[in-house]
Amino acid sequence: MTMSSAKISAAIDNLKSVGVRITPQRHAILEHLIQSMSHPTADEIYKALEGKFPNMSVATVYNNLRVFKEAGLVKELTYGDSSSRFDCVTTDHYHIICDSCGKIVDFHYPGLDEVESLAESVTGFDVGRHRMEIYGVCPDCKRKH
Amino acid sequence: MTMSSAKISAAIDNLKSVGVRITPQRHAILEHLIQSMSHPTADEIYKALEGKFPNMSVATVYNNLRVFKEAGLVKELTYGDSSSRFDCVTTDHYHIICDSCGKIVDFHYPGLDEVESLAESVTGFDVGRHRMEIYGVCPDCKRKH
DNA sequence: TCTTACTTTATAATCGTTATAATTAGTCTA
DNA sequence: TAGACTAATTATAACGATTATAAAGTAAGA
Repeated sequence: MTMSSAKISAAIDNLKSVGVRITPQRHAILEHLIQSMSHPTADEIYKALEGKFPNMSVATVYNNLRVFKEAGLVKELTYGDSSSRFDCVTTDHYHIICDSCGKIVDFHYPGLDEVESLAESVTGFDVGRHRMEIYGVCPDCKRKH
Repeated sequence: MTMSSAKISAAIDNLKSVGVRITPQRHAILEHLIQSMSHPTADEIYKALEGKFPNMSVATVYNNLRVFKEAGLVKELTYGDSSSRFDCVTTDHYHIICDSCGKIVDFHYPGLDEVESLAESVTGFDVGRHRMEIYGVCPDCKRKH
């Protein structure tokens, strides 16, 4: 059993356990998210699967990404650009994004708990979470310029 | 001379120095951004000024926000929700956002330089900048619930 | 099998933002 | 001040991502 098929089974069990029906479309979207190792947009997923599901509606992709999000399997990444990207939740990590080509690379760093607790004491908020992205130029683009 | 009128003059001088013409609309948008002390959307600015400029086009707001951004006077904040917000650049700071009412509060914290340099060495990127937002529930909303 | 709720599909609607073209206004020079 | 050039504004249409709607299909339980 491969690494990603184990992840897929685990995700499917997770969904089943909260009463989500596993349709062929859902399976395929999940599989694509896990195997692609990238952070695709809804439209990229839609296009990647149109060979297998010529009749699938783009709404199905959006609907199911929402279902996966609600189940905690997927995170929606919203950067400045036009469309959201979707990331399978594995372990917590940040992202570093190339200003030149848009590539997104995972970046592991211990959670910034001190920042959260300071923010809490300074602002009086109950802090729940934070997000951080780092921007720069990736090695490939550095080489090209 | 008030605090904000000094800021407005400084911003206008800045714009003039790079050859940007100061029109009444530009003055008003800038003034609103500086005086409102909030982080308005383009549409909020448009609505706030329609009393003074009944014929102003929404495109004018967008155009000028882009001009201000290019001059380094304004930052565009893109969160998950539908529309961008715009923030006058003063000193560097982060934002803390209420999950319940959407309020955005400035939060000063020393720049996370260590994170940037670690990211640089781990990923091979040339790091230029980062963004961080903290999410939680603001004191007002805590009281209400 | 019947029923019920869920899912997918096709399509239209929505909404923030951008592009276009025409008009207006500022600025420079003669 | 007139004339000419350029930039800015306006009105409007276009665009693209996402969401809503309604109809048709599908799974699962009684």
